[in-house]
Amino acid sequence: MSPRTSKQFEEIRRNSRSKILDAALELFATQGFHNTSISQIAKKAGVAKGLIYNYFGDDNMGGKDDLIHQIVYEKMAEGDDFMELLSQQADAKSKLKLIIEFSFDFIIQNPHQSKLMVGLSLQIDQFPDLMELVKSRYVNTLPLMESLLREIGLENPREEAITITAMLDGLGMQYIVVQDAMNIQSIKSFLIKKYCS
Amino acid sequence: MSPRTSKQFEEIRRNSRSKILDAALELFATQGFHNTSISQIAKKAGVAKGLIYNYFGDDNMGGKDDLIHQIVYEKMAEGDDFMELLSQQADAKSKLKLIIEFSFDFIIQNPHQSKLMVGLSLQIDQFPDLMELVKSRYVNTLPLMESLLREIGLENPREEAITITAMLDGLGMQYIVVQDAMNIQSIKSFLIKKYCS
Amino acid sequence: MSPRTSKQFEEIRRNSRSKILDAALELFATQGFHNTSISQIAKKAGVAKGLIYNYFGDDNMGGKDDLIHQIVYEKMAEGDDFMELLSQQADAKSKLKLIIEFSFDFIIQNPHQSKLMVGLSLQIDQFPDLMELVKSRYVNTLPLMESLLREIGLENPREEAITITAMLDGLGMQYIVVQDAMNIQSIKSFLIKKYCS
Amino acid sequence: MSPRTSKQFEEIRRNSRSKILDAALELFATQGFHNTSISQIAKKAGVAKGLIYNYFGDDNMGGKDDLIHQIVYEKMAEGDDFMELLSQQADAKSKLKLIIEFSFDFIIQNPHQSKLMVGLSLQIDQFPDLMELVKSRYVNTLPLMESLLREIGLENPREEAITITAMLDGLGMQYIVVQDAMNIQSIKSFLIKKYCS
DNA sequence: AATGAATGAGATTTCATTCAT
DNA sequence: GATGAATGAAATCTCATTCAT
Repeated sequence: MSPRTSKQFEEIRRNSRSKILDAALELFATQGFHNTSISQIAKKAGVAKGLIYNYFGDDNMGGKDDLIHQIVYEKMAEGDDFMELLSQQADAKSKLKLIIEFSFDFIIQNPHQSKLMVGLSLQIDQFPDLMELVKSRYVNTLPLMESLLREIGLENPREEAITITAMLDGLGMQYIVVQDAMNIQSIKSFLIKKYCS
Repeated sequence: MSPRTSKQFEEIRRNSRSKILDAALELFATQGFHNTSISQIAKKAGVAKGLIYNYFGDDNMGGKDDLIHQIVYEKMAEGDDFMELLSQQADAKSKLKLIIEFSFDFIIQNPHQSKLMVGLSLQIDQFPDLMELVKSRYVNTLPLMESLLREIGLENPREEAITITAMLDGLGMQYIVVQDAMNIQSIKSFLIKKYCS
Repeated sequence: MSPRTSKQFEEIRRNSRSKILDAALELFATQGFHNTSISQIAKKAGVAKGLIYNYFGDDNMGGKDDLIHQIVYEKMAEGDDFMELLSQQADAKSKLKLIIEFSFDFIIQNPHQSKLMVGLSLQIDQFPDLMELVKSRYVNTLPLMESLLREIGLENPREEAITITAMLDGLGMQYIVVQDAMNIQSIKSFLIKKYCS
Repeated sequence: MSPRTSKQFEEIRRNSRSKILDAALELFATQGFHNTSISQIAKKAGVAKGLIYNYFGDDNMGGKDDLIHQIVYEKMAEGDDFMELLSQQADAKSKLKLIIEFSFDFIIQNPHQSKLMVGLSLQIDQFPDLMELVKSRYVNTLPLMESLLREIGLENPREEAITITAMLDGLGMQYIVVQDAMNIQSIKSFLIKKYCS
């Protein structure tokens, strides 16, 4: 019975933390942040309520608030990989194709996370820290899209960029809401054909 | 003196009920349903907490649940006027123009209501009665849009209908979220020129 | 359209007051005092809530408390008629017979009032004014019963008086509780035969 | 340190639950169910209000309703021991003696519980689950009493059974109400002498 | 690191009572 | 004499958070 090594402890910690984050993400997304209790998260994660406060919450922020922040920052970081990938594409059409594909695939593969982000966007006043993240995403994406469309040769690149971006958002939202009622793959193909060929 | 006439009482009731509904709509929209308390609503409406339970809530439904239902059903009914107006338009392009204009104008003039509806759509499982309303709106709008686009002569009317609908939704959402950051009128003009001329 | 005479007003008052008292008696008896709301009473009486406060309640006592007091004092007074009648009986056996009959008949004819009195007796600490009434009834009845039984020639008139009184109370309570499950008339006959012949 | 063992938790739970039940029993009995607040119970039990909802109340039943049910079912079960004891008595007179003694002793030793049961009996419509319990007690006791009295040789065992049962109930009620005003021990002796010798 | 009993602030809800008409 | 909308204190109940082990 030797004491656990610090590596083992680290492993245990990562595991518990991850279980809690996953449970919270799903519940926040499906039920809403304010309608999800710590008890529910603990139950779904299979841990005791108290443990959540071992991992989340500090002097400035309660456990629940910290949870949603950690979820957002952790998950948002994944977006960076995409930017990396995007910069490797040679021409505008390939880049646009990648953006469209990524928009669809991300939502299909991460429905909870997508739903949560949309939900949070709507109530952004209550999570001021998140405001910056969301606005910056909007502000960064738009010029990129605009320059791609200009390269491709569209007539009103500024307005087209706005509407295409909105369309992708709108499709995502519809998928989130009615999901089973739409054939998302066929729409994806349609858009790629329309804009990237 | 003699008691008030029933007409007087009715007037008083309509007035109070309306104050409460308006306050609730704004708070639900800006703060979210589960994050808004009856106390807050009462304070904003300028009435006592208890009065809200004179008007909302019954055996099956708490005061808050009843409030959101009444808001949705009451406000949704207003959509019917639009359908009436739409049927009076002569040709497909006029109809499409009206749809686009209405989409924009409604959101601009009723930002709270729009925001609330989007928020509710995202958590539709918790308000099963509302599910029907939202899905029916989606299911009804799409075929109409498709037939208009076919009349106009677009090549893939089905897919175009889906994407245009999504685009309008997406623009609405962006307006709701970043509002001041976009010139919505110029987008509106752009879309009308693009699709209706 | 001459103004109403004071006699007419008096009549109207008596009528409204009576409707309220009757409704309150029934509801207090069946649901309990603390579990009955003024709204329920008003509804059952067919009057507006506010009217109850025209008739009941003063500086010392809220409307609800006054209601129960008035009910008790008003209804208790009816017992006096019985005492009058009792004093007219010639011999002990006739008197005893009358007591037994009255015990049964009163409960059968006034189940609500009986139920209410038993219920109040159990929580007498909360209605101190009523304590006196109940205790005095108990204290007065017992010696009377004892002297009757002594006259008749029973061996332990004191103990028999207590047990017979208790028996009548107990039968009343059983009738109140299980009502349909007992043949009260046959018990009544049995007791009269046993003690008065 | 390491968390408590489940045995320790169980012990803690039993203890807290018991404190709450005892406090509630006493308050319900002395003040009435609807006139006793959760706050009062918590204060008397020496626990926080919220804790009561850890132990009582579920989806179908509020905390207070669950409390009264648990009290009744838990305390009623104690009656079974008596039935066991009764079956061990050899002859009818011994059994009858035991019943009479138990009736008195139970009330003397458990005045709160007795009072509560009588009070609940009177408002049985509001606690439908308890109806069965009370009726079954009445229905079971009567035939037993009847057969004992027949064995002893009384002439109208059916009617005597009803009246004796009622008498015991009535005495119990009188003891509950006026308590100090009666010498209950002497009545008990009187009855045993009268019926069991 | 982990447990879950306990707390208490704050939410929802009820209802006796008041008051303008 | 009568009405019922309005109030607010107090009840019921929820849940984020703490803490002893």
